[in-house]
Amino acid sequence: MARGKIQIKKIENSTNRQVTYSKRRNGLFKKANELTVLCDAKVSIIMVSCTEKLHEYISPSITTKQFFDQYQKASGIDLWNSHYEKMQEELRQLKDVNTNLRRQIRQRLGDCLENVGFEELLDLERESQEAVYIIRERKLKVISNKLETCKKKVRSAQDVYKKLMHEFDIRGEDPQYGMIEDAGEYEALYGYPPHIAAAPRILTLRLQPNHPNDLHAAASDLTTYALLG
Amino acid sequence: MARGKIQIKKIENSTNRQVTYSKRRNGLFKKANELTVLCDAKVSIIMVSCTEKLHEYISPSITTKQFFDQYQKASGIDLWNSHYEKMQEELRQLKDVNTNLRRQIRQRLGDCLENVGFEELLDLERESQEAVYIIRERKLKVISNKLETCKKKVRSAQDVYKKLMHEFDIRGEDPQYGMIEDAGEYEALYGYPPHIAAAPRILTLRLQPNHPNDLHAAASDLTTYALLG
DNA sequence: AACTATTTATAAGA
DNA sequence: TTCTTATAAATAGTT
Repeated sequence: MARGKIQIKKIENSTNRQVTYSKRRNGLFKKANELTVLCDAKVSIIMVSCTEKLHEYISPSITTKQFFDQYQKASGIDLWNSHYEKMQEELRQLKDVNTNLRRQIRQRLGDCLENVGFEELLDLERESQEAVYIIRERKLKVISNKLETCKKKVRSAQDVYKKLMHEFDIRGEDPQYGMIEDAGEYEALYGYPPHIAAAPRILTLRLQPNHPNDLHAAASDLTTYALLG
Repeated sequence: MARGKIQIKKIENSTNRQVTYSKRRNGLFKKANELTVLCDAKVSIIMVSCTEKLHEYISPSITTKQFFDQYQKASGIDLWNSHYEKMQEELRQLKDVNTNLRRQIRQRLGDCLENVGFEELLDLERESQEAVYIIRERKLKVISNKLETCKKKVRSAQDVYKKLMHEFDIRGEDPQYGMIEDAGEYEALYGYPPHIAAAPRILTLRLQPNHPNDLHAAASDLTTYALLG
């Protein structure tokens, strides 16, 4: 556009092309900036040279990302597809694995055995039977542990009871005084104030773990113990 | 730039601003296009006017989407984060579920029972035991089905054998002729040429399903049959 | 990178 | 919006 008109077609001389690219890029960015200021607009320019070098102009007060979000919103084109196709594939595979695992579990529960081969049936049976033995063993272990704990608690309770009775004998009067003094410890141990817990028959009958949530476990525990005993 | 120099600052008259926006936008796009052609470059321009209208220029031979992908690749900026954070969360959850399912399976195999509560242990034991019964039942069903199939095959083989013997008696000479005639049907049925299959003792001994893969199943099958018989 | 002749873009007006 | 046109700005080719 100076010193002679040029044809708008690819510049064959690569040095020349590179120079022109640089000059015109600056020109373009300058114009873009003027437009931004004059018209209060937002402009994003991204350029890739034939040597794959990337240059960009972006209006101040906006990020390229915001720009793309805005573009996407306005155009309705989902630009990110290529990017999350991989993730969707991964999701699909995970879901498959999931379905498979669920099926396995159902088979181990005796469901969905229609299409299971004979060999697999044999494996399933053997594994399940072995599992029953192992689980049973584990159960007995847990029971014996709980039993041990209970025994300890009983012994401890008996000790406290004896100690109290002893104190009671020594003071010989106003029993409430001594009991209130130890109330904190008592309640922490059994969840009952001492005038209830201290009665030995009630104490042993109501003996139970501290956690309310564990009520069932304790019940089963004792039930099983009763059966075993 | 003509009929008087202007200051590069926001044009306050909105009509004027709109006109300038339009004119300069065209100019910018024209320049961008020239650059594209002259320098064999790729250019993307996206503009948002102060009235939130969107305009874009994109070099021919490339889509905006491709452009963004390329931009992202070259800039190393992950523009899609906001978009796929949700997916990543979903992925994470699926993986968790997966881990859980695997743990369940291991527990049903008797592994990892250390942190299983007593109630759960009882459930596991009961379910596994029930599963064993169901699987065993299913196994017997499969066995009886296979048995039935075997019996049918034996009967069918015996029929063919009788028919052959009958034909053999009628012809009374050159037995090879008649047998070769029926070879195709024979091999299809038993996988052995008639001169082997036709010998009744060998036939019954070697009787087995057509699928080579089923050898094991058949073996177990027959073993079980022997045990049951 | 700087110069400059010339082309191109465009501000203001119609 | 488009056209016109005087003038500012951009830039091709040169140094």
